[in-house]
Amino acid sequence: MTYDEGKEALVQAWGTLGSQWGISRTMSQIHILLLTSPEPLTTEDVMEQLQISRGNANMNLRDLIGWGIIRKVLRAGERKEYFEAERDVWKVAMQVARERKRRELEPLLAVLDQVSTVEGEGPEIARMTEAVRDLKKFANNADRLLDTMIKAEENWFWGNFLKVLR
Amino acid sequence: MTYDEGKEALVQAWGTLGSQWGISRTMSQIHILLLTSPEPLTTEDVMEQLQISRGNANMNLRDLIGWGIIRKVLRAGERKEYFEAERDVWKVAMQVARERKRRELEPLLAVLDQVSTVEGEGPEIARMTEAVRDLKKFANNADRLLDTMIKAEENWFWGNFLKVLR
DNA sequence: TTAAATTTTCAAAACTTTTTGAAAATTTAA
DNA sequence: TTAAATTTTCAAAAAGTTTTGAAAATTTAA
Repeated sequence: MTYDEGKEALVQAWGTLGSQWGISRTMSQIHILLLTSPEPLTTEDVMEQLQISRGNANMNLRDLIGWGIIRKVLRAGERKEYFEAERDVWKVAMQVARERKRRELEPLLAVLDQVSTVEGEGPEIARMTEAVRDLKKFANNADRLLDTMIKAEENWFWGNFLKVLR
Repeated sequence: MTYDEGKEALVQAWGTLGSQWGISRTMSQIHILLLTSPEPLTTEDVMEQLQISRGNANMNLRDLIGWGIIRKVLRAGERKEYFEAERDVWKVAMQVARERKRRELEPLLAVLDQVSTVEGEGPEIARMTEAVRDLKKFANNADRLLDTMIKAEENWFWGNFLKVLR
């Protein structure tokens, strides 16, 4: 396999994986492009390498910054903005976990709290209440587990335990 | 909040959450409908409650069975098929993890192995090789961590540790 | 068998998401 | 200032995904 074939395969595979997890194909592809680039890239570079429009490149680069997994790099004497990816895969995973928790888990918990105020009798209500209680328990545990992992770097036990995994 | 409002809110919230994770809205909605139903439901019930077509209901029920998170229930003397959801939320999560691992992590690892055979010199190849090595390390760890959790029930340490989370 | 009940299939339609590209806005060098 | 370079916006178009609904296939009761 040549370098170009390898790069193409990575961009494809990462784009596919992303879209299966609700991240747009292009966003994932820009991410792996930056992750495997030895130098920061400009919007133009990204447009050219992925053959996408300026608007698309710009929008997805901004979104990636919003997720906190790439950053702008300013170069002295250069007008253009360069972008580079966070290289620590563990940090990227934790950053994504943190964002998804905030954007998804927290709204879900709010709905579950709302729904648990339903009152009344009968098997329908009993079953719904039970299901909501279980989902809340699970969501709260996931929430806490994520917090623990996110804070692992500041935490001796988990910090050392998780080092094994990195 | 009334029972009907609660049910509606749950169906909406679960559908939205699912679609953010690459699971179709309808599939998630059928899942929560079965999860909160005191009795198994037929295809007709699902069609009526979610106001969807027969084809749609049938296809998504089959997919949910494929994910291993709902099952057919046959009732003596009844011709129709009934469906019920797995009630243990932890089991559902592990089942989804197992399937996603098989469907996504394993293909990704295959691509990474392929790409790591790229040879040559220069900063591009060096960076790509490095990135691929890190991704492999991460994917393998995620793979093993999932295996550990999936097997938690057969494993004393994790079994006891994880009981706290359930 | 036959035929009624039920489930499955799949091409076309509806809907959703992503992308384009050109115009507007912003930034900075001179 | 002015104007060139660069980034951002956004309506329309393209692409992708999901849904419909009617026909075909399958199952089972009689």
